[in-house]
Parts: sequence; C-alpha cells; structure tokens
Amino acid sequence: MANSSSGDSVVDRIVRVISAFPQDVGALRLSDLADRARLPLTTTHRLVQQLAGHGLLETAPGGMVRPGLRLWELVNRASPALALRQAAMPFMEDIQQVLNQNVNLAVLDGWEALFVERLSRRGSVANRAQVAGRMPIHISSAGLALMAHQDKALQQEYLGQFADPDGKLVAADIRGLLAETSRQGFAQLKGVVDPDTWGIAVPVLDRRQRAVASLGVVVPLQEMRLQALVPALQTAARGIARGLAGA
Amino acid sequence: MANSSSGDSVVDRIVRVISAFPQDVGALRLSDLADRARLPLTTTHRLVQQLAGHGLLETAPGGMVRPGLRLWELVNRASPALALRQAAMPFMEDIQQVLNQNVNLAVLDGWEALFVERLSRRGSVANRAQVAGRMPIHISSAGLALMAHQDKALQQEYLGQFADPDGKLVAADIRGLLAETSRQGFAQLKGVVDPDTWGIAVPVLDRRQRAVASLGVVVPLQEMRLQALVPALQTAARGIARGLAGA
DNA sequence: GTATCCCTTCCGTTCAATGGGACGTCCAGC
DNA sequence: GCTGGACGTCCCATTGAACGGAAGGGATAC
Repeated sequence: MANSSSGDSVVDRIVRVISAFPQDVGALRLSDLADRARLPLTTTHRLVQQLAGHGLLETAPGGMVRPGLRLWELVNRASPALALRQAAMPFMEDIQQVLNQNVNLAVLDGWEALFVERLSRRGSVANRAQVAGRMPIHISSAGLALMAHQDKALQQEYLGQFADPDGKLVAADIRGLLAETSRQGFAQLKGVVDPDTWGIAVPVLDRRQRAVASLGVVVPLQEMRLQALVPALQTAARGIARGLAGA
Repeated sequence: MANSSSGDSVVDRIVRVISAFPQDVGALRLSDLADRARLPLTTTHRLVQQLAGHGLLETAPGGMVRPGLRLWELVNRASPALALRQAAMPFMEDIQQVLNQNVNLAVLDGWEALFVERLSRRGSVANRAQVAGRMPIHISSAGLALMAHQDKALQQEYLGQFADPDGKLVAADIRGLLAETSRQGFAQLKGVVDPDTWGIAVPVLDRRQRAVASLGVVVPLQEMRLQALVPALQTAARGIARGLAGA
C-alpha cells in the first residue's frame, strides 16, 4: 500500500475486514471492526465506505456495520458449494424425513471438514455442525469419511501432522480409524463430538472413487436402525454423485 | 488508482472481478474474466493471484479461475440472509412436505425480490426462482407480497417508476395488485411467470407490520387446496417472524 | 460543565498498484 | 515442420490512489 505501516495490500485488508465479522450475525461498531481487523480506524472507515458503496457491507446510522445482501448474492450466485448443494438437497430431505434427525453435507478443505449444508429439526439431537462451520477431520464422522477416500499421498501428509508431539500413537489411532472407515464404507463416531450423539457419515465418490463430499447424520446414541441407516445414506450418496456427474 | 486509465479504486476492481462470474457455476478463462470485468489482462492476472492467495478464488492449472470455497465460507458465516434462512428452514420444510411442491423465501432488495432459499423436489412444477436469483416485484408473487406491506412512501416511489412511458395505466394495474394483496394478506399470480404455474406468497411481518421477507409456493394451475394452503403459509410466516424476533 | 468515546473529514506523504511490453507455451492451419 | 495466433505469465518504470495522524463534530455519561 501507499504510506507507511505494515506492508499488506488492499486485497489483504478487504479480506481482513470481511473476515472480522463473527459467526453470530449482529452488526459491529466501526471501531470494534477496526480492532478485530487490526486496521487503523481511519483506514477501516474508508474501506467500509467503499465496500458499502457496492452494497457488500451495510452501514446503519450511528456507525454500525454489517455484511450486505449484495455480498451474499454475489457469492451464492456462483460458487462451487452451490452446485453440490443443489444436487444434494433433495436427497438430504429424503433422509431427514425418514430419520427425523440432523443431516449434514460437508467437503474437505485443508485439514478440516467444511459443512456446506445442514438440515435440522426441532426435537432432533444437538448438532455442532453449523452451515459454513468447520470441524477437525479426526473428530468428525464427516471428516473421516472424506479423508478415508482420498489419495494415499494426501493421507500420508495428513497423518504426518500428528508425528510431532509424542507422535506415533495418535497417528496410529487415526490411521486405524481411516482404515476402518475405508473398509466399511462409512465413518462413525460415538459420543466424540457430543457425549449423547452418534455421528455417521458416508462419502460421496466421484468416478475415481475419491470423496468429493460427505453425507452424514447425527442421531441419539440409542438409535437402533443402523442396519437400515447406512444403506440409506449410501444410496443417497450415489444419487448425489450421479447428479454431480450429470450436471 | 496509480497510473493512467479510468479512475476506479481497487475495491471497485475486486467487486468487478467477483461480479464477473455468471450464474452457472463453471470456471472462467483468465482472459474471459478480464473481458467480463472490463479490466486489462495484466491487472486481472495480478488481482486473481492475490485473491487466490486468500482462497477467495481458485486457479486451476491452465489459467481457469473459479470462485473459492473460502469466499463462500466467509460470507455464509455471517450474513443477514443466514439468520432469516435459519429461522425459516424448519417451516419451509413443513410446508414442502405437506404440498410436495416448490417453496421459496425472498427479501426485498431495491425494486426486486431476492430469493434467499428455495426447496424444490423432483416432480414439482417448474420454478424460475433460483437461490440468490432476482425477480421484478410486479411479476412475482413474492415481490408483490413484499411490496404490499411496505411504507406508503416506498410504495409511492416504486409506483412512480412506471409513470414514464405511457404511464398511468401500468401504475394503476400494479397499484391494484398491491391493494388486493394487502387486503387479502397474500399475493397470487396465475400463469404470469410460467404459463402452467401458480405463485402464491405471504409476507413475513415484523412488529410494525412491515414485510421483512416473503414465503411463497409455486403450484400447478389445477391446485385445489387454496383454502388450506394460504392459512398454512400464514401460520408458517408467523412462526418465522417469531423466530426472528426471539433471536 | 467537563470528560469521554466514537464517527467523520481533511490533507500532505509515499509506495503499492498499474498496465504496456516482452516472453514462453500450446495448438491449428498451411 | 513451420508459422501465426491466442493465452498465461513475468518484468519494471511511472504515478496517483491509498494511507493514517490530526483535528473536528456530536452524543452520552459523570
């Protein structure tokens, strides 16, 4: 940028401003936004004005700032997540109607599962997965289902991350989880994310048998329909894969 | 900006780049992106590289560019549309299960209805409303439901737009539609958007009886359950309003 | 009345953004 | 096999847009 201070570009700063908004939707005061974005107040003010001019942010009188509808529109009009979501929604609704519990759809991003969609219902058990939320691979059934069906090279790189502290033990555990997930064709975690819930997820595979997404449910621990549940998920996953390939 | 050419800021250019992606999800070639964004190729190249560095765009080998997951994540993590969507989804699913037809949720933005969510099902009739898509107010039941429950001043301003060409006639028609919508508490358009479909929408009202959103369905022309359908939509709309107020 | 906090505006400094030009690569047509 | 064209990528001198400290207003608390 022009002038002194830390050498980051305008793009960096815009990303910092947009990233500064927390998950809960409320508006931020300008100075809070500046603090969170680690930007000088004046600079934040100018950027917010410019972004608001395009509708990407909205400013309320009094200096409150919140994300704008136009930003949501632009991003959701063309996004890789959208095609996946459209292909998956009918199947997710089917699953949800039958089980009456939480259904979620995730993709792999970095070393985390990124949740693209979630259907929940009053009366269903708690589900930590939020839309646009993330969870580490090894403590989410969605993450395991995704990683268990990736290239060997990627899996090695992932497991290598756990070799640092006291090492091999943890890596071996996760390796075992992945192997079992791959063998069975589905991932399950009982009481890991939440003590009373049971996460089950299956991969959505492309032609080369690589997971492009995962379809999962969160059910109470006493759920008895596992034998019917997994095939239902797998059937739905195949349907989603077919929809993606066709489109 | 620095150097010659047309005086637009970096923010402008970034917005132009992101806006340049069309509705269908496919990736764009760099030079096409530059054309669509009306930016010099070199400048586009640099901006894309920077944005890709933050994951807001993704570049495939060969120069193809597409929106990135991180952008989707950032925007969907905190957005005014998200709170509305979350409050509305359970009710939309209920409606959809009963009717087995398309359900949509829209907000007013400018002189258009912006569709925030849509549930559709194989076998349901055509529905032109796309998620993050727009429709003019006067040819969508969602738009009518939204505009019929706004401030008088805003309605006047809206109707004023139609006074230009041959004027009064069209404005009077729309004024009539709005009046009827307001009186009945729901909007309906038979065969306007699509010759074989019937759009019906009700407003989601805040405490001051202003529409913050609209909840609508698209059903076949021969649908007979109108007397049960409208109350169901209105009940759901009240539920959504309650959820928004409580949150 | 005074102090405090916050948004907003002003303005001189400065360096990041800019984009024309050149290069390497990949095809299709001759 | 050669040639022409289209495209992505890199380089670098120019310059005006971005920067942010300082000062100004307006509201609220003490």
